[in-house]
Amino acid sequence: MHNKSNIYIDYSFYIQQIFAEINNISDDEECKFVLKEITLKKNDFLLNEGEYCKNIYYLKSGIFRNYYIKEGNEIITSFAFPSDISTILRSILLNEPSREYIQAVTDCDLYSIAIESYQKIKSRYSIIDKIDAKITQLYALMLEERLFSLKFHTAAERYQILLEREPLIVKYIPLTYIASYLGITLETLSRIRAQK
Amino acid sequence: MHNKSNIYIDYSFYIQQIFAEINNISDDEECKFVLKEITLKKNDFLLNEGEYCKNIYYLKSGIFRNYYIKEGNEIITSFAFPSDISTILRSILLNEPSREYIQAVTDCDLYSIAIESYQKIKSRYSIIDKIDAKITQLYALMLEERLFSLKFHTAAERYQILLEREPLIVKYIPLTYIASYLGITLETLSRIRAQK
DNA sequence: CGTGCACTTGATTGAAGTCAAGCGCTGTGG
DNA sequence: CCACAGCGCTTGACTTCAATCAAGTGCACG
Repeated sequence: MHNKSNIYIDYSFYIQQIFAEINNISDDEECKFVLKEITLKKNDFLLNEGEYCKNIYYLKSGIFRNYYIKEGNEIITSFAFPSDISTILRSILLNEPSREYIQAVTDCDLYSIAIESYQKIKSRYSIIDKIDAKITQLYALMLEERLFSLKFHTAAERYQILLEREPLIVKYIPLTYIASYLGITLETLSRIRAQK
Repeated sequence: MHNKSNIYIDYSFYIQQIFAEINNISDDEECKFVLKEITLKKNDFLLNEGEYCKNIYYLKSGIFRNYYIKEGNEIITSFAFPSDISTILRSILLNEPSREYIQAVTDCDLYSIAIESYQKIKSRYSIIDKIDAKITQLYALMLEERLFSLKFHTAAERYQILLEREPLIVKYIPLTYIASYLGITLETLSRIRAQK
């Protein structure tokens, strides 16, 4: 039905390497500030529209969603699942306020990586810099794959891919959210599900 | 009508830095193999579907397009304009054959950066590695912006953005290509243009 | 001069959106 | 304990807008 795609990338291998390196060099003061473990309740916000994104989030368990509001409607741009990374690149790289919200769809456990400290650490320890460069490459790959998929696959196919990625977890996402993510209406998605 | 967006990023600043660094260290044998200047005639191919992408292309003048074929139809995924970078990340990072063609839409002047040599150079000169990391970040940002734009803007708005980016150059692109890029039919694009 | 290509315009079709109602839970209060 | 309000999802009828099909125009080039 559809090509194998890299719309979803498991970053855990590289993230764990970075965490391990940070632990190794724990005599560096800055390391205390880099990593924070966070738990969120369903519907809690990680970031509001208009805020400056100061962190990269690495999701251990749960789901969050990115969305913006246009003409009063919530439009979901992406979900994050366990072992995904979520952040607002535009806000971080251009130092601009976010256009999007990041919100917990279910209860979540995650790591928050503070950009400012992280950047200091990276500049001091080139091994971390190297791993980080690899993660950025994979992140770019994932984005390119999503762009490709958006053109290549129909909404029905992309629903199928989503189901295959996280068959169990998707059950916890309201249909409205999934429809918004796919760019179709609730009703159309319901009809897609019906015919099978 | 639409938010300022970073769908198109000018990489020339960083690319020139990298070229300058490469010139500085020209005693390194590898440098000879990294950069190649290429000129293409309209409709020449830089990469065919099924080939392994071994280069990153930096466009000096002209336009090229990325497209794939689905059910006999050419579907354009992106254009590259002067100062753009074009490559097939998936092919490079995962060492897979390309699903896409890269083809010159007009006569083009470009630099071809040979990945293999480039990677060696990067590992030897950390300054180049640093600039490259920055380029990768910007590349990821650009992709994220395109994804956002695809949801946020209508086809008509995205046509407008394309026109604003390259008002002169877009004239050389057949309407069929632009329609394919926007994900609409030739006829619909013609009607969009008519009403104004 | 005529053939082909790029684009436009018009008429018809079809798929997804909209509007509206209904079903089956769950949870709360009389 | 039942009643019913609310939510998440489904289903149906109707509408809308882009795709499709089909001509037609203008221009470029041999």
